Amino acid sequence: MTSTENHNLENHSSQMRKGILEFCILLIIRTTPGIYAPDILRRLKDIDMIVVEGTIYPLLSRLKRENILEYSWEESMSGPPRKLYALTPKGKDMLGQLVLNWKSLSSSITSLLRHE
Amino acid sequence: MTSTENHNLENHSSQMRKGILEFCILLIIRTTPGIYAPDILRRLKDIDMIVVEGTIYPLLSRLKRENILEYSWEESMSGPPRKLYALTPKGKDMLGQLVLNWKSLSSSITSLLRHE
DNA sequence: GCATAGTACTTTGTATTGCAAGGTACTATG
DNA sequence: CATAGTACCTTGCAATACAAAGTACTATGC
Repeated sequence: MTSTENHNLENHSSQMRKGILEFCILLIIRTTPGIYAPDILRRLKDIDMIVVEGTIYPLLSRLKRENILEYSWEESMSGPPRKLYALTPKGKDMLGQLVLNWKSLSSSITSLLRHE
Repeated sequence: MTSTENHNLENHSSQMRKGILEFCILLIIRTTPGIYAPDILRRLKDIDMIVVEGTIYPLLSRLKRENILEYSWEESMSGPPRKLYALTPKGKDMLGQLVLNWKSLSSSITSLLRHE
């Protein structure tokens, strides 16, 4: 495999994630309110979504700025304080809508897959 | 609803599509080899994926350049000639991989949704 | 007290993607 | 020849994900 082809494959894999990433993060936070960034990264890794800090921190900041997420501080025994994230009411509404979008998209793709 | 909030909603809806778009286009072409761009746009619209020309033409060109798609020309009675797209063998391999990725992602999200 | 390592969060620069808007070129119609 | 319809392409912009480097807090070893 050439380095170009390798780059293409990585590129396509990462493209598949785009947009879905934010959706997954919101789902994880809804499932586990009070979670902090490193644990979100671990949960994403568990579902084969490798994401790095430089991706997730600006995303969490933006969602906070947009009043979709809120956080509280927690002192840590082993390092700097942690930001514990939870959905705001607006975030819950938005996630509800995203879930509907996901189900619609997922069902359309399933129907395209039926032609395999 | 303020214009800012409206912008956010549109933004989030469009983000949900990112990356999935290429996957859907490849699925559509596999289902209907010899399809041309305006018909791909119509099929995307049918599954609630509104996409514009300025998005799809550069994407198709890139996939051609990467040897994932190929096309042949067809004369048209009612305008300029059309590019009829089909998957190359490499494109079929890649789509097969993307389908596996999709199934894995989809099953992970389904499991996150179970906590609703 | 001070250097080191580990943890948590942040910032900067770059590449890629999708979109809006506008452009080129072909055909049919009046 | 002008207009409308169709098909394809290009340009400039905003948003996202990443790599890499930076800041700041705590615990440990000396």
